[in-house]
Parts: sequence; C-alpha cells; structure tokens
Amino acid sequence: MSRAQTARRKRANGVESWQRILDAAVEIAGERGYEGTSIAAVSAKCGLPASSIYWHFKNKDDLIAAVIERSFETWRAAVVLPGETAGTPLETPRALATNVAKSLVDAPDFLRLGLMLALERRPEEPRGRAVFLQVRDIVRDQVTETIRVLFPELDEDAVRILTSYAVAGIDGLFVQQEMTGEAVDLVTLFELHAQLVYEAAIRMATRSQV
Amino acid sequence: MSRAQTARRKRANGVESWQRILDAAVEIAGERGYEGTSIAAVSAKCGLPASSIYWHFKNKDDLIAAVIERSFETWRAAVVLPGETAGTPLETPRALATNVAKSLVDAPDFLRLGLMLALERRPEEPRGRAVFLQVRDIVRDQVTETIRVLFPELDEDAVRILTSYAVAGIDGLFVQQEMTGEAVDLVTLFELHAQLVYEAAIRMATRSQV
Amino acid sequence: MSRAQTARRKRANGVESWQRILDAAVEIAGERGYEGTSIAAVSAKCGLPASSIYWHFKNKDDLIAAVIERSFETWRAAVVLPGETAGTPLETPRALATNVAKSLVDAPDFLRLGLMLALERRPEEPRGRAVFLQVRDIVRDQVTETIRVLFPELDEDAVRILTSYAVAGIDGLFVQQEMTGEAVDLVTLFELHAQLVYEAAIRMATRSQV
Amino acid sequence: MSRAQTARRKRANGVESWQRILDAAVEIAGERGYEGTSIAAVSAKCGLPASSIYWHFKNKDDLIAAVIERSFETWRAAVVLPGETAGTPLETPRALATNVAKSLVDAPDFLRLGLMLALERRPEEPRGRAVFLQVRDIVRDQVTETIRVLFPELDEDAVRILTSYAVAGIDGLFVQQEMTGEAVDLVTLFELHAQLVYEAAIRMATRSQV
DNA sequence: TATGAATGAGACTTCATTCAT
DNA sequence: AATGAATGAAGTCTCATTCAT
Repeated sequence: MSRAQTARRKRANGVESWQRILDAAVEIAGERGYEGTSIAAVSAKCGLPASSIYWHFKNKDDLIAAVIERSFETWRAAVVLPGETAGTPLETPRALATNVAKSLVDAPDFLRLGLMLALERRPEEPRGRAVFLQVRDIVRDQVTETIRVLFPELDEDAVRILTSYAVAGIDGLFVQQEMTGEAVDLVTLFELHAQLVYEAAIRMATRSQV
Repeated sequence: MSRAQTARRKRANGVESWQRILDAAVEIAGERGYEGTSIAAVSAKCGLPASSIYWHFKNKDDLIAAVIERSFETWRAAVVLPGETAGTPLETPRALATNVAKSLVDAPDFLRLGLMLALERRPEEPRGRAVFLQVRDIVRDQVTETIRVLFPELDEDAVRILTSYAVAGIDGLFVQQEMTGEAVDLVTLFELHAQLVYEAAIRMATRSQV
Repeated sequence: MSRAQTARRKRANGVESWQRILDAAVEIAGERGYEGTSIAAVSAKCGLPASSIYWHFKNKDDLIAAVIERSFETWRAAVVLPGETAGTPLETPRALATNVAKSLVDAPDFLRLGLMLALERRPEEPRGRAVFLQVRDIVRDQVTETIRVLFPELDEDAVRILTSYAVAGIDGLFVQQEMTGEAVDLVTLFELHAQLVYEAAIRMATRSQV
Repeated sequence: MSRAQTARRKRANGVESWQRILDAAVEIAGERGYEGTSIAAVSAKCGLPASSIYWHFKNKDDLIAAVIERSFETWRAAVVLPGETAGTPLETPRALATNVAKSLVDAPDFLRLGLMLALERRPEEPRGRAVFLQVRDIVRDQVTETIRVLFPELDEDAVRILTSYAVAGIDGLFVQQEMTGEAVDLVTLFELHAQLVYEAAIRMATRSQV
C-alpha cells in the first residue's frame, strides 16, 4: 500500500472533488431536469464553490453530459453483471427482464434524467440529450442482436418492430413506477412484458416461415 | 404634462386574452418543460405583457396547471370523439389503439408536458404535476373499466396488472416516438400493443376459469 | 327611520365603500408604513377591486393622507371626549395624561403610522406626512396653550422647551409601548411624565419670578 | 458623495466592497426605511451591480440587519468614547445626556432606521427589527445599571420605571428632532431630561427610605 | 488544484395607475 | 358608482459564467 493513500485528507484531490460534484449533480438533475439543475444548487450540495465546478467541467452542458455518462455506467453495471451468469437461451429473456427491472428500481437516475432530457425540445439541444440518445442506441442494438440470435428467421422489419416494442415497454413501465411510486409490481410487469414480446416473436417467426 | 397617447387599441377582452396566453404557453411548455417555460417567453409569443399574464393566472404554477388541463381536454376530444362510432366490443381494443396512436401524433403536448412534469421530483411539486396525475387516473380508470367489461371473469389482480401494462405501453410508445421523431410505426406498434394485451387477457381469463 | 336604510344591502353605496377602503388601509398602513402599503393589499383586505379604490381616492398618497386624517379624528375623539368633564386646573395635567395614555393603547394607528411617515426622509415627501405634521402642530399648540394658562409667568422660551419636552415624552412612551408590547406601565409612565413636566414648570416659573 | 474614486475597479476586494455596500445601504435605509430601500438604489449608490450585493449578503433582510449592526457600533463609539473621561458620579448623568444628544445629532441613522423598523408590525418581522430590539436591550441594561449604581436604595420596580422613562425620553426627543429638523434645542432638552429623571430618582429613593 | 469575488442577463412577481365599459 | 382588464416600470433574487489569485 502506498503511503499517499492514507495521507492527510482534505488535501486537494482532483478525483475526489470530481466525484463529489457528480454525486451532487446526479441527485439534483435526477430530481429537477436540465433547467432545474443550477450550478449553485450543485455547489451547495457538494460543498465546493461554483467556480470549482467550472474547473472540473467546461460548463453546465458538460456537467450534465458527464452525469448521464456516469449514471449509465452505474446502471449498466447493475443490469449486466448479474446477467453474466445467465443460463440457457430460453431462459434469458425472463431473467434479463428481472434484472432490468431490479436495476431500474435501484438506480433510476440514469433513465429518469435521460427521459426528461429526451422529452424536451429546445432549440439548441443539450449535449446530455445526445449522450443519452447515443447510449440508448447501444442498448437498443443489444436488444436487436438478442432478438436476431433467438429468432434468426425473422425479417428485418419484424426485428425492428419487436425491438421498438420491447424498448418502449421498458420506458413505459419505468415511467409508471416513477409516477405512482410503487415498486411492487415492477418485476411482475417486466416479466409479463418479456413473455409477451417473446410470444409475439414466436408467432411472427412462425408466420414468416409459412 | 403631455404623454404619448399612441392609442394602441387594446380592447379589454378577458376570454380572448386567456386563450392567447394558454395557446402560447402550451406550445412553449410542451417543448421545454416546467422550468424551461419562462413567463417572458410566453409573453413574447402571445403579445401580452408579462403583467397581463399575472392578471389571468395567479403564478407560473397556475398557468402550467391550466395548460395541462386544457391540453388534456383537447387530447380527450381527439381520442374520444372518433371512438364514439366504434363498432362491436371485440373490435374496440384495436380501433381504440388506432385512435389513441393518431391522437398522440396530432396533439402530443398534453402527454409530453405531463410526462416531463411527472418525471420530476422536486421537493415542492408543481400543481401541474398533480393535475396531470389526476387526469391520468381518470384515463386509467377508463382502461380498467374497459378491461372489466371485456373480460368479466378476470380477478382484481389480473385487471390491475393488465391495466398497468396497457397504460405503460402507451407511455413507452409515445416516448419512443418523441425521441426518434418517427411517427411512421406508431400506429403499427399501438396495434401490436393492443393485440398483445388482448391475448394476455384472454389467456389470464382462461387460466382463472380452470 | 327611513326605509332606505334597511333596503337590500350590497347596493352600490359610496360612503360605505369609502369606509371599507379606509378601514382596510388604516390596518395595513399601520402595520407596514407607506411603502409597505400596496393598493393590491388594501384591495384584498376590503374586498373591492383596485380600480374602485382609485375611484374613491386620487392616488395612493391621497389614500394614506385620508387614513391619517380619519385616524386622527378617531384618536382625538378618544382623548378629548372623556377630558371634557375634567375638574380643577390642578388636576388637569394628570387626568389628561391618563386620558392620552389610554387613548394610545386603544387606537394607536394614528400615531404609529404618523411616526413612521415622519421618520422617513424621501425626496418627495408624501402628503400624509405633511398632514401628520400639521395635525401634530395643532396638538402641540394646545399643549402650549395649556402651559401658558397654567403658568402665565413663564417666558416664551421656557414654554417652548416645556412643550417640546412634554410632547416628546408622549412620543417616546408610545414608541416604547409599541416596541415592547407591554401596555401595563403606560399609564403609570404617562402620569410620571405629567408630574415631572408640572414640577419643572413650577420651578422654572419660580426662578423666573426672582 | 465621493464615490467616483477610481474608474473601473476590477480588483476583487471583498472587505472593501462589503463596506461600500453598507455605506450606501445605511444612507438609503436611514432615509427611506425597510421597504423604501431597494437593492437597485443601493447598487446605484455603491457602484456595484445588484448581483454583487447578493454575493455579500444573503438577501435584503440580511443587508438591513447588517446595516443596523454596523450603525449601532458607529453610534456606540460616538457616545461611549467621549464618556470614558467622565468625572464624578454626580456629574455623570448630565454629561452622559450631553454625549447622547450630540451623538444623535451626528449619527442619527442607527436610531432613525431602528425606530422605523420597530414601529412596523408586519407578519414576518424583518431580522433587522430583531437586531435593533436586541441592541436596544443592551443599551437599556446599561441605563438600568447606571441607575442602580447611583441609587442603590431604589427597589426593582422603581428602577424599571425610571429606566423606561429615561429611555423613552431619548426616543421621544430624537423623534422630535427628526420631525422638526431643529437640532438647536436637542442638547438643552436632553439635559432637562437627565435632570428630571435624576430628581425623580432622588425623590423615589427618599420616599422608599421612609 | 482550486476559489473568492464579480457580473450582465434574466428569472418570477408586484407595483401604482389607467381606461373603456 | 363602480370594475375587469391591461400595462410599463420596478421589485427581489438567481442564473451561468469569468477571472485574478
């Protein structure tokens, strides 16, 4: 162990400040959206002066984008790691649904803030919105890939429709939970969703083979 | 003392002004959300000075709430009226899905602004959020009722789950459209959604009869 | 009794509205001073729209001046009427002190608002301030006259000094009561004040005779 | 008056700015009271933008409270320092009266603003009012102590009455000066006041010894 | 690696007042 | 004898951002 690690705290520590700022920003932005997130509020919550925030981030846009990025990583870790031990392909959709549901109950900042940004339509779109949509496309591609692997006989159109429906369901169920505050049924609903998509895929595949 | 008497013909017409303010506000709030909607912007768009807006609405909260209320009425008119000529009960779900899809393409302000408000979690929740959630519950109750009528053998739990899933799907599909900007598939996806919910209901009903 | 008096209320009644406005204004101005008294607040308290206030009073200045005038009349009635049955000259100062003390406990709006106005030094002085100072001079003259009658041998200078001191004491004691909120000692203190002024006058008169 | 010192000073100097803001605020608030003191006016007078005022003071309330605090210190210095060379106890009351009178002629902002605040009775009392009443209690305690030392045989009740009367006289005489604008007689009146209180104390002490 | 101080622009809201009805 | 509606000016305060240290 290096001695620097245990040296007196409170010393200027770039990484720690960076983390503290993001921790504060993720909380506020997750509550109030882009416009509602003021540098002053972030400063008050993290204890660092506003000018220090500007030392770490070029501007507010940059900060929000970083928030999205980091909270996406957090969420991805929560949803992917437990899934890596997933079993047979047939079980995967349901197990994945459960994982996704749980991850959204635990770390909802990513999706909440992202959706808020995505729903806005301001003249110059914030970089955070672009980052979210980009990151979202990655997830979407993974869903598409999964569907392709599970149902290779589906044509492109069907895959696209199913992907859209699958992802939209996630959003919708998440939104509902955020609105009603009940986390109770979320897992049930996600599993229902997974099952319905699965069956729809089977039927589509069958039909296209005819 | 002489005063500039450029008689800007400003006939006092409360109702018309009220409408003009709301027209402007609905547009801006639908694009930028609660915080992004400044009174100055509304004033600029409707042509009335900011102080006149405060004659008609107690404050910004009040204005946004009124925006939600009125845009809900607009939306409801768009989705309900064409549905009143709906045919047999069996056809209703699909026809309704088509109607809802079309209404959301045409007049999306209500749901976009509502979802933005609903996703926020600020300490002092805006009245508009409460209005949206309230109005949303009305819609939800109608969905519940429809399901009960179509599938009387379903137990309470199943009805609740199906209602949640049906409504969540609407939100999710709408959000997706807003994000990608493609209105193309929306109707298709809504019909798929209606069909899947319908089939799920049938299966649940069958199972519960056993 | 005329029948008009008992006719249906709520009819437009100039005098009654005028009273209601003043009643509201006296309360607010007594609490918040000149600048703190907004027409909107008066309107809210009296139930009449702001424009109606402007029908009865030329402007805010006019309203405040009227408030001073009316509350002075109220106060004068309270302090003078009981004094008219006052007995011998020797008793008068003490009895008057008691009367004044009581009147200031009961109807303090006049003096409180007046002092607030008088202490301010704005570029263009409100008419209310002038009215107060004017009215105050009347009271002062009465004090002067009383002293002259009681102690005819005093020279002009002594009379002026005594008058100033007597009136200043009233203000000071009133201010103290307003600040501490204790009405308990007010009468005692006023009587002490009267006595001290009386004795000072006697000594001055004696000295000037030598 | 001497504000245009150096053109365009950009140097960050917190203490100096703080002083400049208070200097401007004390002048305006002393003239116009709480409501009449606008941040814009203070900004114009001190040359710093309004937003800079908010860097140094949380809000207007905070600013006014600071004004009271600082102008009290100024006043206390003016009244206490010359008094430290005061001679024998017997002379003290008269000498003190002279000092107080002079200090109120020279630096009247403290008391003028304080009295304005104290006379107001708004629902949410400004912090400045509390500060003034607090500071005033300190002065009152000193008066009480002085009386106790000079007349140890007086009972508590008599001391309280005399203190109240002594302090009230100061307020009243000050108010009178502010209203009439004549500083001429102020010293004379203060000395008369001191003498009358002194004699009243002697008589009370004598009586209580009987 | 920060941060105290500053700042113009703009936020929401209230102001006193007017005017057509 | 009123009043609904309107309005420019001004109110307090926060905004994102900069810059010298």
